[in-house]
Amino acid sequence: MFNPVGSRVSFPQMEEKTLAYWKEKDIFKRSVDGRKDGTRFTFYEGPPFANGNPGIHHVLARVFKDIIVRYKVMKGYYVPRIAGWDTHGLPVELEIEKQLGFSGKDQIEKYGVEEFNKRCRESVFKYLKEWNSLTERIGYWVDLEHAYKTMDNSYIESVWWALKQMWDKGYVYQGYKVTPHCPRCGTSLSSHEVAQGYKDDTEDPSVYIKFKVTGKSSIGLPDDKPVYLLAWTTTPWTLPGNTALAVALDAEYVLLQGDNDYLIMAARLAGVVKPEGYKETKKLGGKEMVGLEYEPLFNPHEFGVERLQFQENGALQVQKPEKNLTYQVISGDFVTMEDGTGIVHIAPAFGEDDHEAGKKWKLDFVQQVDLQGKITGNYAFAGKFVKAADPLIIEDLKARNLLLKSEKVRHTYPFCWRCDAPLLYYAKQTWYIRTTAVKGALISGNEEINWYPEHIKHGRFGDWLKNNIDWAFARERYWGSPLPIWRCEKCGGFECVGSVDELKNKPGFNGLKEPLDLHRPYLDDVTFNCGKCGGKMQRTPEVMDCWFDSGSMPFAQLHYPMENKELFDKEVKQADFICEAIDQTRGWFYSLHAVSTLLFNRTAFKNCICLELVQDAQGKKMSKSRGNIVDPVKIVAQYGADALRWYLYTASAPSNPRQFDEKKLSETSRSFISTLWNVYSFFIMYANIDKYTPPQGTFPAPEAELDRWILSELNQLVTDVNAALDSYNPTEAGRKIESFVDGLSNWYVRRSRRRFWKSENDADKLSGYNTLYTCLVTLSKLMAPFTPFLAEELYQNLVKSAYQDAPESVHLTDFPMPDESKINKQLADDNRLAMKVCSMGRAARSKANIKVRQPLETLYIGVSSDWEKQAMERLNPLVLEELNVKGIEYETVERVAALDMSGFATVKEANNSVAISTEITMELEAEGFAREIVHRVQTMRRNAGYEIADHIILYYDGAAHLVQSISAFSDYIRQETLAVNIEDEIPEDVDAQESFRLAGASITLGVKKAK
RNA sequence: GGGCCACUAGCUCAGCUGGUUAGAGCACAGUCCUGAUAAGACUGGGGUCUGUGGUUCGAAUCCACAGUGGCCCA
Repeated sequence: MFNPVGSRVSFPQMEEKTLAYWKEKDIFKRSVDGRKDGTRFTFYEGPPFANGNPGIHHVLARVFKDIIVRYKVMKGYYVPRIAGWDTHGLPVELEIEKQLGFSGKDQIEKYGVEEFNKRCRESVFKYLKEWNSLTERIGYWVDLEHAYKTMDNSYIESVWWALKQMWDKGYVYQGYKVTPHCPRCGTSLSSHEVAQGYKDDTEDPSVYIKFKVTGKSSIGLPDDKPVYLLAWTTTPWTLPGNTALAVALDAEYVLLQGDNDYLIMAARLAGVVKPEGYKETKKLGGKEMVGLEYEPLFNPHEFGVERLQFQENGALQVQKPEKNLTYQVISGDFVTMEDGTGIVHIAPAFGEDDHEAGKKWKLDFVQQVDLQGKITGNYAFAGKFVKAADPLIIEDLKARNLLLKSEKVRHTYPFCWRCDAPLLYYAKQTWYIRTTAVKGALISGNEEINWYPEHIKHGRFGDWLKNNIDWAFARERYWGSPLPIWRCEKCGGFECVGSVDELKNKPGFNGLKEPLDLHRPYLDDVTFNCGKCGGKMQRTPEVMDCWFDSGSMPFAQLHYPMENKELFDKEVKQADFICEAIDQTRGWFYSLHAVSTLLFNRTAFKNCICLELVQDAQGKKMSKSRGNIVDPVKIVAQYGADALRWYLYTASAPSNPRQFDEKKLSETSRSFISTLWNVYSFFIMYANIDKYTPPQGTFPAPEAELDRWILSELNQLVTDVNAALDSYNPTEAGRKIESFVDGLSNWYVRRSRRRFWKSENDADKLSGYNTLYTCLVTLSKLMAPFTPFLAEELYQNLVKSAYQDAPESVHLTDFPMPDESKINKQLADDNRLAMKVCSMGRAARSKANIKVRQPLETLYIGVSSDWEKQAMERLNPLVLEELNVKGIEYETVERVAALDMSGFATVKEANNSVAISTEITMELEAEGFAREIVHRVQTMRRNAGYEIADHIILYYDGAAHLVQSISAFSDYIRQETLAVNIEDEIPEDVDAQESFRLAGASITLGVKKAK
C-alpha cells in the first residue's frame, strides 16, 4: 500500500515536512559524503553581503547554483560546497556613517577607527538569520555551518599571502589613478556613489581654445600667418594642466584660413562650429597630424608648478624647468566627431582617458589643483576654487587672443551625493597591481572558459579584458583587509608581509595585541625595523579593495597555503562551475580570474552561468524607493519553494532580464506542478484499490502501444534532460519535462483511464501500472535537482515504501540514464498522428454540434500514405474510444474531404482529413442515453461523498424509452458506476436523488450505498 | 558617448544551421469532456514577426542602419 494522497495538497506544508526529514536523516551531508569516491566537482560560492534582507535575485542565483550542483551529485560526483560571506567594504562603512550621521572621513577619525570598525563588524551579519533560513527553505544545499567570512584572520592572512606573491613577482607598484574626488569631503567616491549623484542640465562653460603650432612641420602648413589647433573643453580649469592634444587617426581634418591666422579642426565639425571669417584651404589626415608640436597655454615652470613625466613603468618623474616647452599631438580612439572640434585637450592629472593616454605616450603631468579643489602656484587665479577660476581663465585666454569663442552648455555632471559639491576627476597616488603584465594570459585564459550565455566571453567579459588596465586595489578607508605593506620612515623603502608569522619575526617587531585582530586600527600600531637601513617601518594606511578579498576566495576560504595546501593544489584549485549575475563581470568574475592568473597562471573557473537581473512585472528595476520589491519569503510561504524554483528555471532563459510576475508563478504552479501531482494521486488511488505492488527488478516489456509510446517518450526525455543539464541549460531541461508531463497527463493517463478502471486484474492492467509507475519514479529522480521537495515526496511514497533497501532519499540516488532501445520514433509519429486525428474528429463533432457522449457510427480518416494507415490501425482502439465511434474507415485525403455533405461533418488540414457520420440511429441514441445516465450517476456518487470503489444500488423512474435504454445497457451501467443492482422504483432512504430531462423526457435517479 | 542584450498575438515565451498557410500557454467568448485533474478538448477573435534598406528563387531567421527597452561602463 502506498500512502493515500489527495488530489489537493498544500505544497508549503509538504515542503516543511520534507525539510524536517532531511534534517533528521542528515541527507545533505550524506549526499555529499556518500560520493567521496567519485570525481571531484568543484563549486565556488560567490560571497554575498548579509547586511540586508535577501531578495528574489539572490534566490535566482541560489537555485541556479543548486540545480547544477545537485545534478552533478546525482551523476556521482563528489561536490562539497561551503557558503561564504562578503564582509568588508564601503557599503558597510556607509551604512554605519549613516547611522552615526557622519558625512566625512574626518568624523570617523575623530570618532575612533576602533569603535567604527567594531560597529561595521557587528552590522555585517545583521540579516544572517534571514539569509540562512531562506537558503534552507528554498532547498539550496550548501554548508552554512562552516561558511567562510572575508573578515576572518585566517582569510585575511591568505589575502596577504596572495599580495606578497604578486609583490615578489614585481606586480605591485605605486602610481596615479584618476578618481572621482569630492573636494569638500576630501575623499574619492566609488562608482556606486558617483552614480547616485549625477545631475542633468548642469550649466558649464563651453570654450574653444587655440593652441599655437610651433616650428616647421613636415605636413606643409603655411608660414605666412600663425597656425592654431582648435580644441574644446567644458572644464577650463584643467587647461593649465594640458600636456597634449589628441586627434582621431582615421578622421579628416581641415585647415581654415582667417584674416590673421589659420585654424585646424575636424572637417565634420567645422560645419557645426562655423568659425566666423574662416574658410577651408586644405584637408589634413588625422594620421599625419600626430607629432605636430604646439606651445602650452601656461608653461608650468613660469607659475611655480612642478612638471612631472610618465616613465616606462608608469611612475612619474620630476622634470627640469624648460623655457621653450612644447607639447605634441597624439592620437586616441576616444576622440569622437560627436561634439567639440575633433581635437581633444589632454590633461593627464584630471581625466581617465587623459591619464591613460599620458601613460601610453609618456606625456608630461601637471597638477595645479590641490585636494580641496583650489588652484595652486602663482597664476593670476591661484587660490581660487576651480569653478570660480573658470571665468578668470577664460578672460586670461581671451586677452592673449587664444580664445575663439566662449559659450554655455548644459549637460550631465556628477556631484557628491553627500554634500552636493561638484566632483572633480583627479589623479591621486595609489597602489596598483600590474594586471596588464598578464593581459595576454587573461585573454587566452578566457578562451578556456565556457560562458552561458556564450556572448559574455567575447562580449562584456572579453571586451573588459581587452581594455584591461592595472588594478588599483587600495582604498583609503577603514573596514577592510589592511594592506600588508610597511614603509620605512627613514629611507622610504617598502616591505610587503605575507603572513602573521613573517610579521612577528621581523626585527624590532612590536605592537601586535592579543587576541589577534588583523584589522585597523590594531594593525596600524605594528612597527618593525627596516631591513635596509634599520629605520622604523610604519604600515601604509590603506585597506584592500574588497574585490581582492572575494577574488582570493578559492584559496583564502581554506587558509591556503598555511593550511589545506594539498587539498587546494590537488583538488579544488579550479572551480568546475560558478554562477552569479552579470554585474559580476567586472566584479567577482574578473577578480577571480585576475587573481588566479596572477598567482597561478590559470583560470579560476571552467563553466560560468551568467544570470541577468530580476525586474518587476513591468520590466522596471526593483528598488525600495519604487516599492516593487518582491519578498521571497512571502512567495515561498504561499506557493512553495518548488513552484518558485520551477518558475525561475523555466519562465525565461537565465540570460534574459527576468520580469518577475507573481501571476505567472501561480500559473506555473497550477498548470505544471498540480498536473504532475494529479497524475501521481491518480496512480496512488488506483494502485491502492488494486493492491498493486511495484516490480522487483525489471518488468516485462509492455505490449500496449500506449505503454510503449510513453516509455519511448520517457527515455527520450531522460536523454534530453541529461544533455541539457550537461550543457548548463536548466531552462531547456525544465521545458522538456513540462511537455512530457503534459503528454503523460493528457494523453497517456487520459487514454488509459479505462484500463485502470476495469475490474479484472489482467496483464494489460499490470503493464499499465508498471509503466505509469516507471514514469513517475523516473520523473521524481529527473526532477530532484529542480524541485527537490516534490521529488522527495514522490520518491518516499513510490519507492521507499515499496523497497526496504532503497536509499533513504531521492537525493542519494543516481540520476536516470536513458534506455535507448526503448526510444522508438515510429511510436512517437504514430501517436502524434492519432492525436491530430482525434483533434480533427473533435472539431468535426463540434461542427455538427454532436457532443462526444453521443456515440456515432463511422469515422472516416483521410490518410496520405500507407504508413499513416498502418499507424492508425495500430492505434485504432484509442481513437474509437476518444471519439466515441463504432468503426473507422480509411480513404484518400481528397475522398474524405469530399464527404462534406448532409449526413457527414468533415474537417481538413494540411495532410489529413477526417469525417464522421452524423446519423444517429435508435441504437446509437439509446447508447447515448445510457452514457448520459452514467455521467449523472457518477456526479451523484461524487456529491454523495462515496469512495471511488464503493458499490451502489441504482434506482430509476422515468419515461419508457429512457427506461428501455437503461435495461438494454445495464451491464455497461453497472460496470461504470459499480451498481450491484439497478431497480425501477425509488425508495425513501436513498443517499441522493436527482431528476433531469433528457431528449424531451424526464427521468429520476437515486443512489444508495450497497452493504 | 562606448559596449552588450532584447524586441514575434493584449501578456509570457517557442520558432535549430534561411524553405509549405508563423506556433504554444495565459487572458477573453461560446461549446464540450471528465469518479485523477484547481486540469483538459474544440471553435473563434487577436500578427505589417519594431522599422527601413540589402543578400537570396525564397527572410521572423543572414547583413547594415535606425527606433524602443534593459544592463554595464564613461
